[in-house]
Amino acid sequence: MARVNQTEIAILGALSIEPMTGYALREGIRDVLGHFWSESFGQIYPALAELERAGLVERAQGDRPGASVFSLTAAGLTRLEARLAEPISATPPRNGLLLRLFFGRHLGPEACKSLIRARRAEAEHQLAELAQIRAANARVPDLTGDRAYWTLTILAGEHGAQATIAWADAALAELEGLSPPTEPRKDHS
Amino acid sequence: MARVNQTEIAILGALSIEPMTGYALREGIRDVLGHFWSESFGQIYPALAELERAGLVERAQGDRPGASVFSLTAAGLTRLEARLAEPISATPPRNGLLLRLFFGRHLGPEACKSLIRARRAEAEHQLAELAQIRAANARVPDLTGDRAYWTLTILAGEHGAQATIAWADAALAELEGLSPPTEPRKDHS
DNA sequence: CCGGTCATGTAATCGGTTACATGATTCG
DNA sequence: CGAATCATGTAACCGATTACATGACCGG
Repeated sequence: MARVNQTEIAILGALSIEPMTGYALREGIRDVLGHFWSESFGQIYPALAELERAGLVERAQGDRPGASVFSLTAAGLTRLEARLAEPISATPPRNGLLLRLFFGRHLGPEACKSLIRARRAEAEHQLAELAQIRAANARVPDLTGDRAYWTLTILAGEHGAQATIAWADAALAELEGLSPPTEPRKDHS
Repeated sequence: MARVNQTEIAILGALSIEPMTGYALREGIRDVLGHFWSESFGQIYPALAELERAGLVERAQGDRPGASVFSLTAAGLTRLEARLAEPISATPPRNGLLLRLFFGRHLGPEACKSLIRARRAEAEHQLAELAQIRAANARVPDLTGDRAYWTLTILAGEHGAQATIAWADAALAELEGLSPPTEPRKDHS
């Protein structure tokens, strides 16, 4: 897996858009970067504490008692630029659906088809969500000059989801030929 | 991340095709499942030892001294079928390229374009590799009835790679408009 | 004989999730 | 007032990678 701490990039990047609390950071990452990134609280809070110690972010009192609003320091911005320029560490692939389909003979064609249909529905749902994100992206004023870059990630999600749908249809067609499972399941007359 | 040990599924599945050593297991997973799965030695050997203890695989003397050939037991096959039927645990998304592009304003359009071009070239290379795999899949006799299922995973890889290429072209076009970086880099004339 | 491949395994480490503990605030 | 939301953090655990240690065998 990624040798480098990419959580840092996500946090510094998010704070480069606007200062926020750890909680809001997680919400934002889930809602905005959700289709290509994720972070859990268990990562965010320790990471924020460490970034603060390193002087890359600053903690300010928030509205509510106990709430801290974090913002990027000048050093933090420099660090973000450096981290973004690092080579991308590719995550080793781990696709649970394809693993099951590869050994699909032991599942039978019908079970495989329903896995594929579920994946197709998921992609359809993703597409609908991306349309929402796309609309939101077009709506807000582009104060920071980020919009074009955000569009790239939306495009990626859309292309991926469309490819998944096309694949699912081709895969279902491919399985049409296989009526009787190689190993008939639960058919001990 | 996946709560369940999916390494077990990969190992049991591979051994359901033919018995082999831990080393061959890793080679096979890299070469055959490479475009959607990966395992390292540090996972495989401990996992094999545990599967042996649980009576799901059997160890036999291999050709060379010190080499063990593992094969699936009846209990192992039953376990494989059960594991395959489990719900798929989705891996939380973590796409390093999209993360960088989302914060691409800090990188500038040119750096982003070259990241995208690199990804495009990678997808093109993947497509070539998949053609090899597809040819190999068509060549070997389909003794076990696995071929149709294997085709599904190849199809998935091809659709994904093609989508990546199409996205890359759209993304490059999208970035064409942005000539001057929002933050001009190294241009302190 | 030497380097590459086949082969097995362990130790250190890490990135990340989950669950838990805690408490203030807001809203119906 | 009670439930949902906002908010911060810690501890346990685990899946996984990397690096290391070891050694036999094969081909040139």
